[in-house]
Amino acid sequence: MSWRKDQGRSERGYHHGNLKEALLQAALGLIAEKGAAGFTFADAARMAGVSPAAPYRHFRDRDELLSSIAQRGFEQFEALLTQAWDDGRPDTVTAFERVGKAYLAFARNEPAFYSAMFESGLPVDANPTLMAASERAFAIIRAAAERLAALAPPGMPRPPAMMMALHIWSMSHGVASLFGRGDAARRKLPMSPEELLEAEVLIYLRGLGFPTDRRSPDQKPSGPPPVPPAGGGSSGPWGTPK
Amino acid sequence: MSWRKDQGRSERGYHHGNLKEALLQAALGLIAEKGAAGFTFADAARMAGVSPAAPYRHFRDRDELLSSIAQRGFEQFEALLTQAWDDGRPDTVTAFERVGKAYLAFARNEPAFYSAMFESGLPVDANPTLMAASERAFAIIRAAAERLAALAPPGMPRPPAMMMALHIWSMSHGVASLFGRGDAARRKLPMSPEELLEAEVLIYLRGLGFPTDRRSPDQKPSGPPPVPPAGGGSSGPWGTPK
DNA sequence: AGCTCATGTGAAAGGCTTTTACATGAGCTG
DNA sequence: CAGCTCATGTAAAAGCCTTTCACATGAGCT
Repeated sequence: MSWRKDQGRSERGYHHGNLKEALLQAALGLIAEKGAAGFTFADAARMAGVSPAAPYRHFRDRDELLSSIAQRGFEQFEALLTQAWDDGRPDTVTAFERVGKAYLAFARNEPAFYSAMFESGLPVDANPTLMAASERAFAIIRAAAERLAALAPPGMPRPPAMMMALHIWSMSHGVASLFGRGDAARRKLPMSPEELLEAEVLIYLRGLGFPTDRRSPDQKPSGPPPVPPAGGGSSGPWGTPK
Repeated sequence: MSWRKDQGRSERGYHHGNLKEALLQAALGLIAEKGAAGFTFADAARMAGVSPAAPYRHFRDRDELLSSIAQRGFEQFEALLTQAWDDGRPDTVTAFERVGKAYLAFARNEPAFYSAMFESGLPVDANPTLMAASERAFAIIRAAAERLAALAPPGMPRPPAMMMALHIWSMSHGVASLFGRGDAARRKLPMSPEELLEAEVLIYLRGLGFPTDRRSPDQKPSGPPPVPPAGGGSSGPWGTPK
């Protein structure tokens, strides 16, 4: 370790040396464990080994700590989505689906961030910095939708990319919120959240006239709007029909 | 008024007479105003004009009050959805869309209930009564999906009703959570949440092969899977394309 | 009238948040 | 290296919340 005083717990002098970061980490753990509401400023201080007043040297109040976490969360979220999108490689639809999975993965793997970002009741739109971070994350989805919209079959009215992005966002968010978390509020599902979302998105894209039976190369189809063959192949958005 | 002691505020003897209800109402107001997290047991007591200890005669603790509200919320939610569904009248698709709108309306008009139900961090699945109420509400969506699935065009693999229900639920929930609340965490939208959701559902249904250009009578279409005319009429899921 | 039990009250213990005055010591200055 | 200064911690205290406990009231029944 490179830090002078091991942040963990060891003896430290009067000054912590890395308190701000230690508090963020502690809060992250506490939120993951007990929810954004259950998290306590005092607890974080205790965990970092400082007095209850110390955190006020680094955060105006409890809410500002929460905002910092949400901020960092949006940044990591953006990074994750960017990576998942991978500029649409190897093909737009595949990459698009990967973004959806990444959304779910984030909700599941980073419950503390997710809580702070979406469930803490923070007035996101009241904090410009936060708002901006949130919008940068959404911009990834937006960009992906843009690319997808450009592939829309020519025979049909072109869907507005912004609308598509909002639709995809709401699907992902809905699935993540309702079914994608650790244990709280979980309902029993006949399929995994990932499968559920994938099917949902595929059906939606098909509704827009996209060919979704199997990954297709990124070139505009020339024929009329593709509709799945009436014969009912097993390649649809859901498993083998019962 | 039929109550002996006006619940409102007037002089009351040692006993309140209707404290449990008064507390629920007070809590509802407080939650609507300051969020589920900001709501305080003591505040509710104060608002009802009793000592801070009085509520404990009616609720084991703060969480039980919250659960009661969530419970009641699910019941009202179920009633609202039932009414919106209206057993599929006048036609399945119209009624289905009405259910989606009802979902959004509930989120907007009953923020306190919505908060308690979905954002309070309550372990819904830990409380059988709550869980049951939640499932009864979902059952409405499930039933509607069932009816819709039965109308699926014969030429295509029939979508599992449960899956459809989960999809619709997640769309509604996603839109409501992200865009449908009073002011917190609101993003700017190019359209109303209602329009957004309606378009989303229509596109989704079209992806399943349903005729959605305009309301159609509830009879299985006889021809091949209907696809919107390539001519791009103005009757699609989104307004006039730019 | 008298009893009894549900429903309220007051007080107190224990936490959390936030502020304020004061303590430390890390890092710069000369 | 001595000294200064300012960021970073601490202790203490005020104020609010939650929860519990012993005790008070009075509504409803006998």
